[in-house]
Amino acid sequence: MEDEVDRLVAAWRRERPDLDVEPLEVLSRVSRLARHLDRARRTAFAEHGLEPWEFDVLTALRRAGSPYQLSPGQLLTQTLVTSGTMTNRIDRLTGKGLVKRLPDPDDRRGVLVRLTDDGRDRADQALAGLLAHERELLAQLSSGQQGELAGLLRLLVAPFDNIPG
Amino acid sequence: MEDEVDRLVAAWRRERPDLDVEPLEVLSRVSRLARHLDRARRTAFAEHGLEPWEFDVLTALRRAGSPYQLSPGQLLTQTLVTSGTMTNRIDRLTGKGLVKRLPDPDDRRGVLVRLTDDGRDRADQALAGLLAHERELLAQLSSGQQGELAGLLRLLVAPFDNIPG
DNA sequence: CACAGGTATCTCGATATCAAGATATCTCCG
DNA sequence: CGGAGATATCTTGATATCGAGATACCTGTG
Repeated sequence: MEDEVDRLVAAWRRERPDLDVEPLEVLSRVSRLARHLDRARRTAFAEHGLEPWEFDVLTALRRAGSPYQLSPGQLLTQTLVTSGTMTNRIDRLTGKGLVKRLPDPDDRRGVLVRLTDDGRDRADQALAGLLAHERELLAQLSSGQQGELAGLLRLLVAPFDNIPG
Repeated sequence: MEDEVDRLVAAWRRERPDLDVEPLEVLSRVSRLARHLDRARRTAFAEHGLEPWEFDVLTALRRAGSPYQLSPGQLLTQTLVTSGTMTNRIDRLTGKGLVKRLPDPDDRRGVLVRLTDDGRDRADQALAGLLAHERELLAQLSSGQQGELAGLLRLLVAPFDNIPG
């Protein structure tokens, strides 16, 4: 089936036949799919009264394992936002009673953000809901295709995640 | 090479061994890669004095071919933003002299957004710059792998692009 | 032990985005 | 032809994000 990127690439080939627009076949699809996913996630989380950004922070803490705490800096690298944004997110989640800030006993500059019991429950519920939705989206692909896709994407993401950028 | 999603998935398997988190192997990579791409595009466009959102609008018009005009509604479906956002974008691009608004002769509710000569030149320059950057990112993959990746992504995006969402 | 440079977090101002609703116009059915 | 409902765009108010800079603290060197 054709998608919007097929139309986009065809248009460039017509308008700029001198250019090689092959990279767009991959990267424009990544960007557009991510945008669609954002929207889908927003509605999926609404069932649990969470925003996507709340989910990102809460689940990062949940994954850390008991006692469910990380520094703001560690949260930055996982969520790919700036420090100002993270401060703001922690403030709001604290206001909702889903996390709390504790002083870092080993570094007086530092802070530890810890999930509350309520925050942990919300994260667990929202994760289960998200996975159900995502499984539906991926029903287009066989299990083998999913593995292949994941492997190819890893090749592209790894440089960003490992060489600090 | 390992990436952040490998670590994320391993953490879930440790913390929630009862859940099947396989979907994250694909979809979390898509979201994270898109986020990295956004940042990379931001710096790539800065060389040409453009923001990513400006690029998105200008190139949509450029692709439309002479006389380089589309309705705001057509721009919405291509850029995946809301109507309020698009109104705002058109206002600002008009202020910079890169597009102008014309009344639609066939529909008095409607408007046509047309690229100025300056806007067309900026779009062409920025596109060339973007493609150069993107080719570097894709150097990780053989030509065959790129085609495979594009095909798998198309399967996931097509439902969004065709069934109105 | 002092100091220079690095690091962790927060503050602040500007701005882009969204959601919901308002307005004007079109379309089509009876 | 008239009116209901659909459509196109814009308006408004709230909010999340970013970038740059400020502050406090740590660390290694001499």
